[in-house]
Amino acid sequence: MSCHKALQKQGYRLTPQRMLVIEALHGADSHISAEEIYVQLHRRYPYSNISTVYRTLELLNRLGLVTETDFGEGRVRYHVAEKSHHHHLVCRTCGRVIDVDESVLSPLKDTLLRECDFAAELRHMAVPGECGECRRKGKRV
Amino acid sequence: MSCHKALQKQGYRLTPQRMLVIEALHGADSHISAEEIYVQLHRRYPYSNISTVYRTLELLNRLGLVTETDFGEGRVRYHVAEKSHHHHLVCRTCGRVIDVDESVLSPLKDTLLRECDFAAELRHMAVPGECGECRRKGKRV
DNA sequence: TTAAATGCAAACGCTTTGCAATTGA
DNA sequence: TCAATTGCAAAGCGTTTGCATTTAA
Repeated sequence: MSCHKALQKQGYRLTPQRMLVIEALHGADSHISAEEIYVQLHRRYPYSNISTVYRTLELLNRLGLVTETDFGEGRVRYHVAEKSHHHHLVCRTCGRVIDVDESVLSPLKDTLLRECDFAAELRHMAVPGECGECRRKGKRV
Repeated sequence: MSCHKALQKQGYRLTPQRMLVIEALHGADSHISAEEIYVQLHRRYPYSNISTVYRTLELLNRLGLVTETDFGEGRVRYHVAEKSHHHHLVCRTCGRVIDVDESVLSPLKDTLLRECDFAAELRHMAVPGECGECRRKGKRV
């Protein structure tokens, strides 16, 4: 189901601002920040405000339509939930981000549910560590 | 090796402020925030400053003596690295934190190293999700 | 003696909020 | 019509920074 329909169905208004935020999220080839969404929104709607972006993202996240991922940049990045749930290995030496399929974390998910009765929500996890290249270079400060 | 010795060994000065920050970290029964450390420091050293706490934590983290964990509270919490590396299941409905042993994540660590050539640093991961109790109550908004 | 570390105050960056004005349903 | 939503401006919050002063080694 599209974000638009999901919003309407639950009684939320479909404002132009919200539609443009959703459009920016869908158009992004990768995870996008609130600021980046605002730039796009502002281009088409000059009187719009970044607080609207934050309020919309908070709503979409609450409804499970977007996921938040913290890549350790001091800000959160957003991604539409219906897209694939890959994960990210973030090298803390060179900053490179390696994408891995959701399936890599599903054994963990199963273990946590079975052993801890905990339903982990592992969408777009950012896993810190060091990539092979940096490890071999021994660049680590 | 103690934090004190590690600092000295690498040529960093052992100031009273740093010693008190380290003491607060060791004395904490759980993960502690910069603010909480500062309160303790300030009690004993009224003219101390929170920027010193941040600078000390940044140093200790860089040297691998403490770990940072983000429990999704909008601030990072610190823990001395030499203590056990357990992980945390954070229920996003009731906020409860379930601690699990490091070993739960080691299969994942092995997989990432083998399949992705990536050395994950999984100390004090905070895994979001929902605990069994909340799931059964269906409290989810 | 002197580079490293601190205290202070101010700024920073992201995010949230109160409130009056606007608007989708 | 009218509650939901927005724009605006200001504040909130954790964190960082420039700089003069102090201090551990």
